Amino acid sequence: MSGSKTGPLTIGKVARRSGIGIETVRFYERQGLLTKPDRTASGYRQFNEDVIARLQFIQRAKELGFTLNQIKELLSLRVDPDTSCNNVKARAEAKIEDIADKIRTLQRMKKALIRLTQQCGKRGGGSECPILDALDRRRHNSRTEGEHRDDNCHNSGMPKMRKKRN
Amino acid sequence: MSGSKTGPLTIGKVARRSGIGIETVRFYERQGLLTKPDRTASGYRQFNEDVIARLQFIQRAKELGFTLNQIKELLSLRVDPDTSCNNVKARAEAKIEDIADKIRTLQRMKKALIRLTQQCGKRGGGSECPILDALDRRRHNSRTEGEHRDDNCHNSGMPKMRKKRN
DNA sequence: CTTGACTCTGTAGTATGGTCCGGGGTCGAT
DNA sequence: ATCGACCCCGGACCATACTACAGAGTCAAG
Repeated sequence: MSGSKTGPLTIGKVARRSGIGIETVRFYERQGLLTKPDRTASGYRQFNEDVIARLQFIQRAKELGFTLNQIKELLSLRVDPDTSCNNVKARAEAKIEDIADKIRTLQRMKKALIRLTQQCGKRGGGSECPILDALDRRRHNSRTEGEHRDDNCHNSGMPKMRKKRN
Repeated sequence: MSGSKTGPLTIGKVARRSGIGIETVRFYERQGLLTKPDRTASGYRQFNEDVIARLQFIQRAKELGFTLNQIKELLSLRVDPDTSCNNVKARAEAKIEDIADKIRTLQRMKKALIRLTQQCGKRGGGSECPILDALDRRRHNSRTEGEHRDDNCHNSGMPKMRKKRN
């Protein structure tokens, strides 16, 4: 250790070291993404070192499409006396599935882009919009027309609907 | 083939089949994410089938943290007469890097969560916030205190700054 | 003890990405 | 012809995630 003369972590230092604006740090605190820091007698915030990793995590997670609320949940996933193991485990497993899904889609997108750069060398005229292939990987949906799992079917007990035009 | 009686794709059908609101489809059109559809004599939009894949791609990409503008770029990555191969290739490669980076971070997050579910069985009291480990993978930054690549150093030719307190 | 960098709170404004009318025209079954 | 489902457009409104003041107090070097 021997933290040099780092001194207490004021909000300004936290902001500079994490690369996030002061206002934003305060904002995250208000939103409950940061645990309320201690205060000096005069009201200045005193953060612990770990808030910096937390802020960086938040940044990264945002780039990955998580909302602040989802990030809050991710950050609250921990095993502690107040939370049952099974509870945490279930929530974590749901997140893992989410994430695995994102990874799969990203990998397909990446593959599609790589294919694009490769076909680049040879004759022009590949797919019209190659990246869309990223989501195809077989159109086994079948449900391409007729009934799309909603209204207009089996209207039971309704006054007298005239029939949807579509 | 033999498109059944699907009829021309009105905005309502597009919306239902892609699971996106009508207003949102119009919004994406305004934002230039969809090519302007043909119109009937009376002004009704007539979409082609492929707009549905496009809309689903947009949805998915949004969940992955891409902004509408980034998505527009992704959709415009194609090899055609108007765009030089090298141009496309360079842009695509940049995207590939972005994506690879996202994948790496997601994989670390996933790993951290898996570790969490595992340590769940055994003794309580693991890391305080396990998911943060997802970003650590060694703190080789060194730059943990002192000078953070900005102001206050080497003030050359300035009137007489009194020195930043921090 | 002055001064300037820094902090506080609270409120307002911005950008992005939709979402919701209202007023009006269109289409097709009855 | 009429009625209800659909469509059009323009503009207002909303949630999320910041970002920017304003006004006032704090801290420490000079």
